[in-house]
Amino acid sequence: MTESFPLGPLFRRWSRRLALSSDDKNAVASLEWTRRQFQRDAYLAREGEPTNICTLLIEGVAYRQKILSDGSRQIISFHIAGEFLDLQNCLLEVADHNVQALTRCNVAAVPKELLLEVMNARSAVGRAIWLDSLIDASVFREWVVNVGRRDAKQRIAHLLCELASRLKAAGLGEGPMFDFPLTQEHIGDATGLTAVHTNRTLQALRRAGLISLGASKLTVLDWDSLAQTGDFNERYLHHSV
Amino acid sequence: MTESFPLGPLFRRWSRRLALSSDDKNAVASLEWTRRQFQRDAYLAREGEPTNICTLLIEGVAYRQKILSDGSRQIISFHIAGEFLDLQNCLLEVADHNVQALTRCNVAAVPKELLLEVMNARSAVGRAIWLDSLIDASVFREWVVNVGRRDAKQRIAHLLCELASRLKAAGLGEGPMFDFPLTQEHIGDATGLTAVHTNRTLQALRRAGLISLGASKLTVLDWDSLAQTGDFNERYLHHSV
DNA sequence: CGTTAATTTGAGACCATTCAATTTCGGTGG
DNA sequence: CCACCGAAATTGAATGGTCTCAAATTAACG
Repeated sequence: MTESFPLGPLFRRWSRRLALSSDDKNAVASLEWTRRQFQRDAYLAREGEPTNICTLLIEGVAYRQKILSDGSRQIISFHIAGEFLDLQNCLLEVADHNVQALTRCNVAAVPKELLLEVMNARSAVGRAIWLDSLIDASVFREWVVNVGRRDAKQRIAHLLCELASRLKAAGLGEGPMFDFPLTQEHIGDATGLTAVHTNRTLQALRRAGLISLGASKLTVLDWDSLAQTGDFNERYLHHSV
Repeated sequence: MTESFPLGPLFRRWSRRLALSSDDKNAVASLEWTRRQFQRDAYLAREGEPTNICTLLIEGVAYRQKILSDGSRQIISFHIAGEFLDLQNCLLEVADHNVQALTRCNVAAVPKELLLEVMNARSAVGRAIWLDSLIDASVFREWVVNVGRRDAKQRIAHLLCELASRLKAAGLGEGPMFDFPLTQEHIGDATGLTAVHTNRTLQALRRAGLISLGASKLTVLDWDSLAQTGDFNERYLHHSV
């Protein structure tokens, strides 16, 4: 299914927010996409490298991160099927962060010049792609707030709410239960905490009956309490426009 | 001067990164810009409000922030003359954060639809504006890293490096000395620290001979040491493409 | 020159880190 | 199917960076 029409998740996501004609979709679909596979933990892009292509995630989970001079890592965002991993490549010549596969990843890449051409030729596509990058930025802003002003329990609750909300919007997951391949170290690196403290905080969330997490499955047992704990308001995700 | 040609700083900034024809500039300059003044601390935009216009900062310093449910504030970015404050308004219907004047601000606003039209009609303008929003996002990413993985001294050193670097690129400041209207509370809210700890950390930076700060003036006394202290690498600012 | 904002100082409490060591889990080969 | 392995999760105790809450001092402004 994803093999026969790998752009499905992208078009479904776009159509939630704006209207695209079939000509628009065809223009995107007929680009020269190059398919590639990446193993778990593999780097899809590295900071400092020149940018040539834009990458769409077809299957799997990936994340963006920066490594500091002392070796510590900060994760900047997580991405699921149907999302671009590096739209900024279109206009920036050098990558300013790393992109890494969290699970095995299946991607489709296109030369950035070709994507720019389609954006130019079909303004609806141009808007869809700009919108994607604007929503990325909105999520970054919320993450600044999350790591800047929330304590450990709030940060993790907020992150779990975001991921659950996005997975649900993408049609993934069954009810309150989601595939959840992140390790506690990923969660810690995304929230600015250590893996140890992440572990203790997750236990507190479990004890409070808010979530069940394990075996690569996340279940949100009490959405309202989890959202309240994490001070979560999904406005910044701009699920509809 | 800014009164006679208020778009000067914008065009100078754009021309550092890409080439715009005079037709491109004229198209932007002949938009129906509405000039407004805001007093210190005034809100230019509020989270939750519908978006109608895009705002260009002509003079002064402004910042974006979010207020949490417990009343604490996280500053998300600072902006100087020649920068847009809310480009995301073009495609997002509801503001997801607040914009506030740090000093008295002089702005020029334009209906978002008109800006979108120019972007569509003149692809170079479209790219300049998309590029602006992509660099905004790059700065947000770096701020996630800053508040997520650096300690107090590093965070503040990094913030001061960023501001000094951007002010210098904009042609503001004389050598290592810059107008610096931020209070310690602003610095704390931008770095995820309390004003008290910001104060103590600034004293440490002064004692170490890295900066001189006071009377609304920042002087970077030892750029290399300050940059090293803050783990600062200006790549993410994308000063040239 | 008075009044408010901003900065500075002190001491105690707390949240998160550090550094190990241990246990559990998921996958692999015998 | 069980033994084994490395990765991930868990636990403990001590340390430390940052916060909290005041109060005092200094600077900015009309």
